[in-house]
Amino acid sequence: MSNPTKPIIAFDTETYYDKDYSVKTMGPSRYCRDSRFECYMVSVYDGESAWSGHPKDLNWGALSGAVWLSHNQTFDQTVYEEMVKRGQVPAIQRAGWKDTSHLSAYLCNRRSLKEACEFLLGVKLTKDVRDQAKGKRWGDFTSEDREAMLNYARSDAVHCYTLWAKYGHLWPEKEQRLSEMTIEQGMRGVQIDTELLKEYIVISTQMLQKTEDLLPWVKEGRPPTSPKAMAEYCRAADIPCFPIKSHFDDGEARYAEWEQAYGKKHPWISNLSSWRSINKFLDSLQTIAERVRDDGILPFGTKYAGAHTLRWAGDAGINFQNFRKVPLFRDQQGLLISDAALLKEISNSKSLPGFVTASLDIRKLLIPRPGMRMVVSDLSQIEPRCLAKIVGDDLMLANMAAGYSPYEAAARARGEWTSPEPLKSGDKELYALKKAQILALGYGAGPDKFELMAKELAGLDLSAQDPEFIQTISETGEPCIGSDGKPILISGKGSTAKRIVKEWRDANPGVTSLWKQLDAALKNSAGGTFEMELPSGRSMRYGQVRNECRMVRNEETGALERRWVKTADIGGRRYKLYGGALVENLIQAVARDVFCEALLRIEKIPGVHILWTVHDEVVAEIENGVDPEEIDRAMSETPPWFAGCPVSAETQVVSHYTK
DNA sequence: CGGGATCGCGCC
DNA sequence: AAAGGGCGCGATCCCG
Repeated sequence: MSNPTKPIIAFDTETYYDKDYSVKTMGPSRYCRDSRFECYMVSVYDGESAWSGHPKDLNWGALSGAVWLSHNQTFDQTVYEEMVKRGQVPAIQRAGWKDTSHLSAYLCNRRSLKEACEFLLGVKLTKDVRDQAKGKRWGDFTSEDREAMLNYARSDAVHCYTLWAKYGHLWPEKEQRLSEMTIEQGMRGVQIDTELLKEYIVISTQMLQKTEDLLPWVKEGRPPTSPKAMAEYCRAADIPCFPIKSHFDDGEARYAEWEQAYGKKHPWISNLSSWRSINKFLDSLQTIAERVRDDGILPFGTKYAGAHTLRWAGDAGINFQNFRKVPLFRDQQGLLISDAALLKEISNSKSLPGFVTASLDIRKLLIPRPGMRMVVSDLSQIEPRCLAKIVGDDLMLANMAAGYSPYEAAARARGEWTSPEPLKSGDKELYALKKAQILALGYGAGPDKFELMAKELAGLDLSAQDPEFIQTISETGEPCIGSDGKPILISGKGSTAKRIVKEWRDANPGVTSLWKQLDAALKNSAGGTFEMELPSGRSMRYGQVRNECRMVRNEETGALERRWVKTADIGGRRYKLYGGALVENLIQAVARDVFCEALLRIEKIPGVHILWTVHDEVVAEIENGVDPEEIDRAMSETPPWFAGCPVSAETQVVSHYTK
């Protein structure tokens, strides 16, 4: 906990909102700058007495020098600063400001005050009073409404305070700092190239319109992506209905196949996907345009501990963690280029080919402030490095410590590559194979999934079957021997992937035994909580573990079968879990903790301002005279609690966000 | 009219 | 027995 001698005060605000004017759609900054903005109530609680009322009536001096607490600090701080700016309330010195929604997210993966209070305090809250305030200004409240609202606001402040009083000591100082940094980053914002933004909006609006004109059902007044309309058009054209991507592991491939087969004759098929991509793109642009301030700064938010691994997540309308990497390219007809061969040609050529009439790169909009430089630095293959350390794969670790990437380290550890030449240039195919294995197989993927991931991650086509594998299925030509002592014969479709998966599992007993170990430990936790302690010292918890019997349809026979599965509660929702998934959670969480240590170091470098983060990537702007190498060094350091895990980073100075 | 569920599209 | 996982948001449909 921060200095206990300092007074602690919970601080909550209530503001006007309605259907068209809300924080949810506008984000706190834009919401508070609006002419409709009105904060008609604040509530405070200092552990002894609670007060609520109009901000003009609060004894603000009493809050001076205290540590303030809010549940969703960014909102309350933005409201408070807006009132100061408007001269409605005085500027008060504080000893700190803590966000109890972050505390709760850290402790139990619950963010809202309602869920936090229910889980941590055993108190059921109702937001009825708040919901009734929709569309009402202070003058519109009846005296009864006002009384209810005052009570409601006081109780929120009390709950916020109680969360801190009971649980604040369980939130490590470092995590509190990370929470604070997250809020600072979002409120400080990023510079936007507003001229380019305008240009992009014009072009993508035209592209969307042109694309929409080619969706025949839109003329009939149907929505552009109406699944019902699409199905009707398939039926009328006498072609099979489109496959639903999420219904199959290879749904993406099935859809591509369907589009390939019928897209030529029915142009609306590819225009539909184009419409979705352009629409999403344009929506991001419009959100940026609505929220950017007159000085060209865009405030934004990211969620501290947004995932149960405690990784950050996107927040509030514009997600800084999923800006598309490949630009949208426009063709001579003014439509989106979606043909795979053309896209490949574009990416392979140094300058834009003549058939491209516009290139829209959303990342180009995010630029450093005047006089600053932007730096992008990311941890190199952090998850496989963490996995090797966790399972104690000393050979891998030694090779990585010698400077090899995990992909090359794995090849060298098995003696598959011994030349002094780098694997990446020396044997492209082996490099791709090792990359696919490292990225895909650590968390339990089977052959079918591996075949898909190998294609996606390393461009490997494993669909061809090699009759050799029937007889000689190991690298040495020896048949692999199963647990029953008999050779394992592999043949038929998917034989290549099957062989590779098996070989990898045989060569990585540390990983497979960790799957089994965690799977067994989870099973043994049935009826209680399963907990994994992480090297950094924190724990991941899975509540109310159960072994459940579920009826599952057999893919091949179509018959319903009983399957025992293990499930547990994460943040109030039930998930199916198994060894591979737990290892994945574990490694993702460990990698996040490694990244956090780097962030805390970077943040201390004078003249460096972290802008935002994307899981293993930090985007910062640096003042004149700062050496970007300092950021690279801060990123490449192994945390003291993870000695022996070689950490490496890649850092570049850029004129706009890119990767 | 709003919430829930589902699907698609982005990212690591 | 086998099984990669983690996010957010817009569009649509359905239901109360």
